[in-house]
Amino acid sequence: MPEKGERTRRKIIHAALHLFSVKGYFHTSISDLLQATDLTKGGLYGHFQSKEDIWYAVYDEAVKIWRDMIFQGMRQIEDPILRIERTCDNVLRRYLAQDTFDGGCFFVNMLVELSGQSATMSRHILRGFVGFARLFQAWLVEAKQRDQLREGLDFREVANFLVITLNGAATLYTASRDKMVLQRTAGQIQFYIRQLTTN
Amino acid sequence: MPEKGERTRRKIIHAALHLFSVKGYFHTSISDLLQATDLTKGGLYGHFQSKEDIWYAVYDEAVKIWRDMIFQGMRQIEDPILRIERTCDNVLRRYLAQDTFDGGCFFVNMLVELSGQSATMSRHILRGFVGFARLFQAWLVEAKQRDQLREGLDFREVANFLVITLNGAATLYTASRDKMVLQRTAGQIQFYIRQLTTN
DNA sequence: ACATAAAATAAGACCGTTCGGTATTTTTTT
DNA sequence: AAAAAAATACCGAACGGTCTTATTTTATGT
Repeated sequence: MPEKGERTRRKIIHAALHLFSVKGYFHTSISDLLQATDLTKGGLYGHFQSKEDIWYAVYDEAVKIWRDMIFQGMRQIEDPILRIERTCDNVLRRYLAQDTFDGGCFFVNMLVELSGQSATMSRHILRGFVGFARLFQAWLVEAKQRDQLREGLDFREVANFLVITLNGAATLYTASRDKMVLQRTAGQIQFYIRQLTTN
Repeated sequence: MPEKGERTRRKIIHAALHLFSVKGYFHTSISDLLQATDLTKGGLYGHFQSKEDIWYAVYDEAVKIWRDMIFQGMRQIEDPILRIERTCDNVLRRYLAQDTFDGGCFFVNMLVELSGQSATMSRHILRGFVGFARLFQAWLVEAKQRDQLREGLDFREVANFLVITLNGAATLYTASRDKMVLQRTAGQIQFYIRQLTTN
């Protein structure tokens, strides 16, 4: 069983995750990767078949890290509305404000960059966002069953709106590096969510 | 007075505007531009000193087009809240839904792409967004003076939130090409704005 | 525990292509 | 004829990727 290989593979993925999120996918060259990993082309291409392959591995790793930051301790929260609030707060005040990936939100950055370039890759990211929205939607349904929400709400619309807002905040924070952007967004999201509830 | 020169200059700008917004700045090559304009390098570099110079000209043109779409007939609306609602609606249902630039929102796309690459260029775009937010803020102050808003609102926060939401919608629409994204966002923005008012 | 063969990993030279940009010459407007 | 615009050939550098060779880990037999 190889072990060294697994280590360098991880080293490549983490270096690429950092570079992709800071410089973008296309603007990160293979030689950037070589410099960051202290490898040569032979060493790198022994682990991955192509730059695109590296990206898919990086994406998976980014999702893992993101999930751990966002949903930490979420299971034990019974109130679904509180769960939504907490999750949004985690995205803004933890995942983004703590510069988990540098270069802002890996997913938003990649989505924009790849939208005009690779249909497959951007669809891959998009699926992730759709899944995130569906989670919010499920929580909203749960809240409705507990009579916590006002009448006439379109859950899908609300869930979509939350994801969109978080994405917008990520974009503006990345560009401005102004943490106030995140604070303000967190405040308004909370206000918005409160308007959805009955009390 | 040269005239032909002005015409080809405009041709270059419009071809570049289209290509930049669809393929991105870096992913649009000079030869892409040559192909789109039926020029050769000599012809093109006679009008602009560099690719970056083209970008600044394109940016100005994009702003003009955007402004015309967003603020059309806005002067004659007295109610500042209605003005805000209309503007957001114009961004979503006109500027974005009618695919003004193809490739989604030129400004958001550029902001994300250039954030990790060119500090000057991304600051340039950012200033535009800040100005947009300030306009909302001024309208909110106006609304407050007319006693249309509830107490305890942070206008800067609200203005920021609106801009962020529009940006997020642009991102997701560009990637998904699903017009429902715009519809839903428009619905929730309207809901949100209504919650800010007194009645 | 240790030598050794096999397998995994890395090195480094090389490929064709494309990149943004320049300099000079030719053509077309004024 | 003067000036503006466009064509053409060319530059060095960087791109992603391949291929062959060398080195280092790992598993195995004793």
